[in-house]
Amino acid sequence: MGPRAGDEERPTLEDVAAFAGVSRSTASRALNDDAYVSAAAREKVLAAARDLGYSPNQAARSLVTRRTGAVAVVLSEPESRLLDDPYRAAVMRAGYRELADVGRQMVLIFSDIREDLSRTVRFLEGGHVDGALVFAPHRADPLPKALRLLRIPVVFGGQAAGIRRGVHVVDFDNEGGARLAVEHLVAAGRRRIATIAGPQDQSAPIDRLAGWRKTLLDAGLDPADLAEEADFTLSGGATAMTALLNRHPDLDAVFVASDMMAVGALRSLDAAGRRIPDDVAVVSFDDNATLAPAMDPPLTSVHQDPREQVHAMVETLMQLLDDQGLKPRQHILPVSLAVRASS
Amino acid sequence: MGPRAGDEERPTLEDVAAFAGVSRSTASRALNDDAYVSAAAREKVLAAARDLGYSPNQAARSLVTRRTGAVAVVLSEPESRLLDDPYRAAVMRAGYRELADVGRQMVLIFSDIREDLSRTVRFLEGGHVDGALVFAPHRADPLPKALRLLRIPVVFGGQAAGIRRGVHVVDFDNEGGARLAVEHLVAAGRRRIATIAGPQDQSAPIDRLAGWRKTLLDAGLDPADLAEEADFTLSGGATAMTALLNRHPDLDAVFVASDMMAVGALRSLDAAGRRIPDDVAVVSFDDNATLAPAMDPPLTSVHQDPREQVHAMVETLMQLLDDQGLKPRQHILPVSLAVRASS
DNA sequence: AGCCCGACTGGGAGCGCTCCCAGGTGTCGC
DNA sequence: GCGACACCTGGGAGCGCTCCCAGTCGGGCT
Repeated sequence: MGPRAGDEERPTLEDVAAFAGVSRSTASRALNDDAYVSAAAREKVLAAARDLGYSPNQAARSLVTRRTGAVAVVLSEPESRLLDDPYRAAVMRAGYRELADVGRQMVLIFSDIREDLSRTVRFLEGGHVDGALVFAPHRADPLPKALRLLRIPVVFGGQAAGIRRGVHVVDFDNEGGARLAVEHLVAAGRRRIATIAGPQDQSAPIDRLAGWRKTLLDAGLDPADLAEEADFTLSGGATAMTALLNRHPDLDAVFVASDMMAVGALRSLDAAGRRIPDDVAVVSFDDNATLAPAMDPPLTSVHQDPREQVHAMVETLMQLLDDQGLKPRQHILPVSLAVRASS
Repeated sequence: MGPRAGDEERPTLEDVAAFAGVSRSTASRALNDDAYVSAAAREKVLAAARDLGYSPNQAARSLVTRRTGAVAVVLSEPESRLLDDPYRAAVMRAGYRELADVGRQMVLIFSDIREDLSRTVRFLEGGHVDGALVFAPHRADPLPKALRLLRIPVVFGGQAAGIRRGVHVVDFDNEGGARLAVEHLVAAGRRRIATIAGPQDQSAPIDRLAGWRKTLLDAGLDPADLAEEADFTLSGGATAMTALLNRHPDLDAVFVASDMMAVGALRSLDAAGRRIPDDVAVVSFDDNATLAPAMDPPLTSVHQDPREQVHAMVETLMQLLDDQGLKPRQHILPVSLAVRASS
């Protein structure tokens, strides 16, 4: 094929060394600021690298170090959800930032359920990345089980489908958050406290529903028939709220398992002529920074910070990277209640 | 440091070859389904690879092939914008899909303006990726200029800040889209057609504003004082709409430069007691799949498909990858008007 | 019979880097 | 005065792969 035009001969470490008048080893040491390089040599090498426009070949480097400097962030969720899920968007941002802070590059992977997961596994196996942060909220998702066999460290964000031991997990206290929300409503004198639950094929919504139920029972209230399941979307929330109002026109509060669904619930309540919080108090979950405070009225919401979760996950992964023997643990992050005008 | 626990000795090609009883070369040929391998040998190698759980070391491979199989998607935008910009979310999805379709891995890079762009450049230089798709809508963004010097092929999505030649660009026909929108309003008999423009430090909104202005002039209408600039957010759109209504209570149509701003405009119009489309017709831009049809009334919007744009960008990049000599060109994608009840 | 050519195989070289080891200096302590 | 030891340097080996080249073999042609 012959030498291509535009192939501009990338300088190698050897070139830099020759230009600086030192050996390859010394050049390498200078660039990786190793000890045992004289100031003069370091200076010359750095200047040479700058002049030649040198940048190290990562493939060569990681071939010998067995480190790529990259970490995968795997989002396993059906197409539709990701596009308008602000929490996932925040996770991507946070992942990028937190990994950059520890000098790692994020490689985003979308792994839909209906898709072949073998490609994802093959990629993670292929030595492209040093480790993976995995978000796979669906219980039926085969991904987590497949990833257990991986030769790279994996940290899960949220419970890993069906697997309770032997994996590293950083999750929020979903049940505790629901408890906070409901206790807040009980303390405010509410007695008919309904809930709009999220999809019950995912761990987080299951735990939130359980927290709602237990707290009601603890307070001597009856949860029977006061729960409606929806799909985390705005319209799903609206539909569920309407159904609840039809069944229980006397309800005086609702705990909604996500901000987005709460927006829908607000619309239904509004359409039904209910005043918030006078007639019906609303508390939601997520406390999305752009959504919750912007509503009318602003939403009281259980606060969970994606950045905090990702930070803990990165921290765990970094530990794993230099100590394979680390014991798997479930790291449960506390949540708090951001009280606003809706309750 | 000694051999680590859990270091499980990844099998190499050599191991597979030995296991299969052939040479390294033959094993390599079988796995890369090269010609000139006997069916028997291929069979044995494939079986061996399966049994040993072999997966090729990408670093070693790309060291010699000088290909990584990865492509960067660079999003250069301030933090806040990305979180709730549905168009960007769609771009990420589309990027992942389109690249996967050509057997490439997407590496997402967020490159904020205020951040050091040197890290981004260093990464792209470092041989981590074979090429880059860059979205840098801000005219003042220094990134595009920095990327020109890169030794890897780059394709821009939307006009590249200040650079008009020597770069590959895939853009939508923003001015043409605005023209479509305004002509539609004119044809419907509207005469006081205002606009809510996007930030005028970006190419796309500039072109949309220009299209609005020119079309009005062509129709013999006066654009003076009928434009208001906003920041692409919902609340920005609402504020701008209110300002326009105050200045021109008699306006009978508005062309809004994005769906999100149109949602805000709808609220302001509603609050001001204007009926849509009876009193004021609304046409927006983007035709976001989840937003535009879901509004009340559903929004007439200029349709642009992120997937189409990304597809064209990937196509161009692939051509670039096996033919460096390809002439830079501006690829302008047509847009259409999705007419709905708001106009 | 000789020969050529296509099908297939194995070994060597080398991609660009890091790490190890052998060596060369200078400084200190006994 | 000479080992001990820090500081610094250069060369060799080798990471795991692909590619090139020199082979071997068998069948069809002259």
